[in-house]
Amino acid sequence: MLTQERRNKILEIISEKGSVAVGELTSVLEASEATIRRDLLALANLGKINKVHGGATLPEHEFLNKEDNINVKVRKNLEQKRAIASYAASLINDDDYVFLDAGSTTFLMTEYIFNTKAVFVTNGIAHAQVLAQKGCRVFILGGELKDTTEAIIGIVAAQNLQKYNFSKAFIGTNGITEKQGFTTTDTDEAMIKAIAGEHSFVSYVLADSTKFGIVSAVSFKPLESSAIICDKCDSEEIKKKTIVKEVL
Amino acid sequence: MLTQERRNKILEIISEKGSVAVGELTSVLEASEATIRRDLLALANLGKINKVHGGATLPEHEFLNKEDNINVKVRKNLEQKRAIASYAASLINDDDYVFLDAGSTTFLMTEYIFNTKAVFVTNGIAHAQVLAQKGCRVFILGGELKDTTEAIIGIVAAQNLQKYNFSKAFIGTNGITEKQGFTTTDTDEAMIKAIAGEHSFVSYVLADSTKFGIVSAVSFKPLESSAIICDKCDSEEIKKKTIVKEVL
DNA sequence: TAGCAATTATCAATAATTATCACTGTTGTA
DNA sequence: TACAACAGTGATAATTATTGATAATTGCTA
Repeated sequence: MLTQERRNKILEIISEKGSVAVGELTSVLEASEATIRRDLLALANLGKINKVHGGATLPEHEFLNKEDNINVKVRKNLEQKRAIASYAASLINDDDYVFLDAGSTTFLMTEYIFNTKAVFVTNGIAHAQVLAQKGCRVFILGGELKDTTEAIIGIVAAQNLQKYNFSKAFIGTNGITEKQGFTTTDTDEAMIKAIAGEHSFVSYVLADSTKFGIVSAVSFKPLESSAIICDKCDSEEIKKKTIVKEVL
Repeated sequence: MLTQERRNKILEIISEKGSVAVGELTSVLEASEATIRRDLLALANLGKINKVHGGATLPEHEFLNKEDNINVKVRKNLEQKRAIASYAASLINDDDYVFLDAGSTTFLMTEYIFNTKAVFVTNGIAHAQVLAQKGCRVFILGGELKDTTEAIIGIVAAQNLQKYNFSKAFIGTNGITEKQGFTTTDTDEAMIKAIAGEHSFVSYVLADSTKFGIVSAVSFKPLESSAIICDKCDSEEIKKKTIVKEVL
């Protein structure tokens, strides 16, 4: 039997039964233990199986759950972000219809939201999960889940978003400058942020101080269209153009 | 029996019964007390169980995240579900536009889906995350995330679903009988399942053999409208009425 | 507190794994 | 053809992991 053939059979057997012992494979495939072991090693290195003492099992996908992913980003400038998130969360009232953007700072807001009757719409999966767990009414924006499994973006999401009208929108950003306004890395993301802003009575952009002076690829909003919630803002020009709330 | 296999069975037993005694496990799994104790210790260290004097219980997680939740359900009738899921996944071709229902058996399908060009729409968050991680194109159905943070259901989800037309839909069920057809516990869920079926060229209902003869609160589909993929089906009447694929 | 069951700690036996080495058959080259 | 280089295989011995049994300790219940 060809090596490849044998390895395919091993995969097949593991798929069907979920796990298999080395001894079982030697007798079914009529190969020596050494050969089977070598096969298992090769398959395990390719990530196709999970090698365990005595045999092999299906690989358990590490589901990175969303929070782990996000937590990495959250750690940067944590203190500032906490202050920003906490203040932003305090703006939410029971009668609000809130858009909550995907992203790490807005995610921190979910820690400061309790017992509210407000209704949330979000394109962040982690955001939705946490809020739902806290008993909030949460709607997830429909649309495409891109390779990063954190945010729902794209055309379909944009269309869905058009249907909503929010009283408040909380939006993240990558950069803020006087000229280019609010910018982000990706057109799909920008589209969502722009539409959310347009469809909200008030919109707040959350930004720690490192975001000022940075220009990312795509502008999604002119400066004057949103209030900014930040830890501190050194630019008098920006302060002249729009409302800036400094929380530190 | 593989160590891992034995530990999975322990988890299965605990999630079904809520707790278990050491002595019970030694006789069911035919292992010595020492081995069982070592297993319990290992599982407790992973936080999968709560070790108590005399045995073990379900851990009181404050938050079980989605995957844990689903994994508990997945463990029941695992072997049958695997066979069902594996067969169902094999039906997906590159040119398919697939609806994947939320639920534990359909979730297992994601383990058997590789390198496909098929496009998926799902109302299960975990399902979407895993498929996206595998590089599939995945759309999440927009709508309300109910207290269980696992599935997107409700009116908005139903409306969104209306827009799609699938080539294949894979749907879970709580019960199957000749008279009431396919039934589930909740009207919101039933609505999604019904619409998905109507908007798909072919629909498959996935059910392990324990579902036959069970009637849940809400019918979402007559028997003859779907093919059934199951481990085995003893009812000749059901087989007369619709296509039944027995995978074991 | 006594009595009993359950737990932990330890050790020997067993099973599985790894690391080598020798054998086979294939390929390319002189 | 003869030969070397090589990949794949099987066998063996040394190492390591897992297991079951036992004794010592701990925790429960009356």
